[in-house]
Amino acid sequence: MSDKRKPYPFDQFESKWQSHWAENKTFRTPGPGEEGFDASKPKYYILDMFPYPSGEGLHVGHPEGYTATDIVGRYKRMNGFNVLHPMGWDAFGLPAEQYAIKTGQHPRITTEANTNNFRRQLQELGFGYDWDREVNTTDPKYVRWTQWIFLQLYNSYFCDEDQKAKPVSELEAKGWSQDQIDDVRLAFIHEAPVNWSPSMGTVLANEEVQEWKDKGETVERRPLRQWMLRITKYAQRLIDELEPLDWPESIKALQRNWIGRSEGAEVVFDVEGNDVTVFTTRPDTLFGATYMVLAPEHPLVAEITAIGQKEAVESYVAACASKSDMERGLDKEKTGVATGAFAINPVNGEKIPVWIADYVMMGYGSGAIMAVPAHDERDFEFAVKFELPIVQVVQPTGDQDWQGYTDPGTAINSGFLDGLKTKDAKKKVIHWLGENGKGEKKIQFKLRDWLFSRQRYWGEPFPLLWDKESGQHSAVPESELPLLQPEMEDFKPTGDPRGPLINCTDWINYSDKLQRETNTMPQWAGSCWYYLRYCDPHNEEHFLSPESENYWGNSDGFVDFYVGGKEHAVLHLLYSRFWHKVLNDLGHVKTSEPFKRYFAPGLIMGEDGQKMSKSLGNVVNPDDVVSNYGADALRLYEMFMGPLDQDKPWAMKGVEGVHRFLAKVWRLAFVENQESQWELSGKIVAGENADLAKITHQTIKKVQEAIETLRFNTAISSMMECTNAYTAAGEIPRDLFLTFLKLLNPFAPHLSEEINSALGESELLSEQSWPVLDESLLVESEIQIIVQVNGKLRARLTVPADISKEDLEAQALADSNVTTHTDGKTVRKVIVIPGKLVNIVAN
RNA sequence: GCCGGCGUGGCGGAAUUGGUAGACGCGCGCGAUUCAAAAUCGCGUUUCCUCGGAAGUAUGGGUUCGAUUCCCAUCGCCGGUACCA
Repeated sequence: MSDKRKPYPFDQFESKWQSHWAENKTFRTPGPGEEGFDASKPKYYILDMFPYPSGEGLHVGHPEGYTATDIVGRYKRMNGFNVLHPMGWDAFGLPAEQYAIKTGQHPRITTEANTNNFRRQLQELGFGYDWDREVNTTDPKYVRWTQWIFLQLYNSYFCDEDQKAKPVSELEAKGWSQDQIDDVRLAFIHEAPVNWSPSMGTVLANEEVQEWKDKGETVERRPLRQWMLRITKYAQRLIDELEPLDWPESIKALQRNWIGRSEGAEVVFDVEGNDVTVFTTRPDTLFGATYMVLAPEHPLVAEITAIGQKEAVESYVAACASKSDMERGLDKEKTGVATGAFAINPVNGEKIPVWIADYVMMGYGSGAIMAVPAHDERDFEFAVKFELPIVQVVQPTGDQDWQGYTDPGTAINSGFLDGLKTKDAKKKVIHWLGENGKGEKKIQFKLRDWLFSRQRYWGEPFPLLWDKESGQHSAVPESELPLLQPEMEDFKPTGDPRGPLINCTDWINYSDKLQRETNTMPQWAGSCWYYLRYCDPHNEEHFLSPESENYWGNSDGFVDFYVGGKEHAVLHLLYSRFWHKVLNDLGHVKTSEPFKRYFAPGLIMGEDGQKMSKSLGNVVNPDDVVSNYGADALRLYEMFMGPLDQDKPWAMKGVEGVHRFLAKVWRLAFVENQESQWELSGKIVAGENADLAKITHQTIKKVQEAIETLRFNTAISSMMECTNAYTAAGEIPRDLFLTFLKLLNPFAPHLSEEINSALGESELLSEQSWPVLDESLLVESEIQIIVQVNGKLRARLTVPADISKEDLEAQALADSNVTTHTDGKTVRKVIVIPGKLVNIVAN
């Protein structure tokens, strides 16, 4: 658009209102103990996922969810709620560190510049945040409490009987040794093959691997000693407690899938004098186990391998070790080697060969399986290739081939299980295994413990110390928090898995005997609990005061409404739930779930229908849209594009459309004079207009229903209809127009406040209460009735609203448009739906 | 493969206890205004047609007086996950 005249002068008032809101702290929300706090008001905590303040600035995807929450927040405020709607910065992160390495600037400097830019952009969109509650994960005052929460985890263990975390001090009191306690802490050190990224010089959590690979980073498996969090202890609760939450079913499914619960049994096989446990979901097929497979990394492999197979086994193990996970996954062709050892099947005493093969993963179950080739696809494929016996033990229900049949059926060739349905056979064999000490029922999860340490500079250091002599670890005293990373010139990845801090000898050496842990926490640490800090952001005594916790939380999920991208379905959302449960178990919060209701906005695609990316050149910059069309137009367009949860392409023509609508509203109140000045139009008058009153109240109804159900696109279309009616009317009663401005206010706050104030109203719209719907205005005296013959529309009747069924039927049958289609036919049936239609069945 | 979601005009999309399919916006066409243009306002815009109608919500069936809506099957697209035993 050229910079000549604008259809309405948004550039002359948008920043004015933004300053007004900021200076008057219009959206300040006092909490318990603060001046102006009104405990009698119901609270509503509505939360956006806080952004990572990247150097690129805001993406048009950000204002999508942010506008939605802003609308709901402003609406709730106008409905008398004490609305907590904060914003902050997830500011630790690799890009800042990488940028710092490249430019030599400290990440704190770039992070500050980026957050300033983001804050400016958000303020220019007119969001009603309480900026007094802004948090920043890199702020030492915040880091202090992130580290404090980590120590809560470090100092806790999971009590299996009570299914909750408890302080390890209870174990100390029972006389447990330091080593025993270290084995059960929720934060523990563990040596295992982890995801190491040579290109980034750090390890990654399972959940993050794909994301970074997509960005072109390399990731490989490498055994390292790392800090882990024992999230697996919460697997069952993370599934169960998901159920009652008001989240999209698809996101719940994603989490359930990731946690991956399977019911089955553990069965113990004797392998050359060793007990080898396998996990199976089909214990009913135990009689059909014709061989066993161990993962190549299984600890028993070397010990049981027969002398003659030693060479073959060793070279196979070596080949697997050199393969990355990716190569292993790509290679679908089954490979494996016999160990020469045999296992004894506990149910029938049969000797079956033991193989190793890379289709069995060390990381799942026990890293060993019983192979039932007749009823498992993978085992079947393997058995065919290596000519191993295939024994049928399940009779299919239909006439399918039993080979490779994996569905439930009836047990055969299975001794004491013969004739039992799969379900009953499972129960019976599990019972038998229990009685004979050969196994038991077992629930297995795919979820792994959370790899929590990173080899980075720009993250929270672990507040932990190592004893140089004993190798024992211990916590830094709470009084020494926050523990900040030392100032360093060079924090390039060294390839040393201890991370860049290892080079800072002064910092590492805590005392003669003790030295600091040099790893740092992942970015997720800060985002795991930020929603709690918003409730009490300046507290120096507690991470969250009990009074604030008590006021802002709910009993069934802390935050009332959480909005943010579904890319965090198995990352942030899972981690937060885990931390929240630990804090709950330890008595720091009263809820066991952080987010009562959650909603994920859809992706905004480029104008070409593809995902926005620099390389495609289809990125839309919110700043450009704001300068060309205004903040209100951007807000309104993003809400008008379509259903909030749907992916949808950007269309600049659509922005122009809503911009025209806003200009239309503007021109109801203003008219442009000869000198191109906007002056009051005189169309807003004292008086009444029944038709406009009706459509205004219809609009109240539609808009409030639409906000409650997040259908903002239909809210906007109904306001457009109302505006069209106003435009056609010429003169508009002032009361109605002011009411309309209140409806528009959450969507287009600048324009609505400007008009409201220009009309001489002194009170801000956003501080007024929501209009009250007068249902009586919606009652129609005459209504239109549809008349169908055999389901086809034939006539429309205008009748009194209170017409009787009989009269309506008679009038419909007599209508000439109807009789043309009923003449010569017999009327078989007449369906009358009062107020809607009449359907005549005739043939 | 498995899990989840989605298929409606030229385009974004409306329409839910099953009851006028296509609201609203974009685009396009016509008209008003204008010296002219932009902007603005008004009218029209699913398709076909013999202008009376006929067909139509991915495809095929079913339930119903009546289906975009409910049920079954098929096809297509998107997201997640993947040798998880």
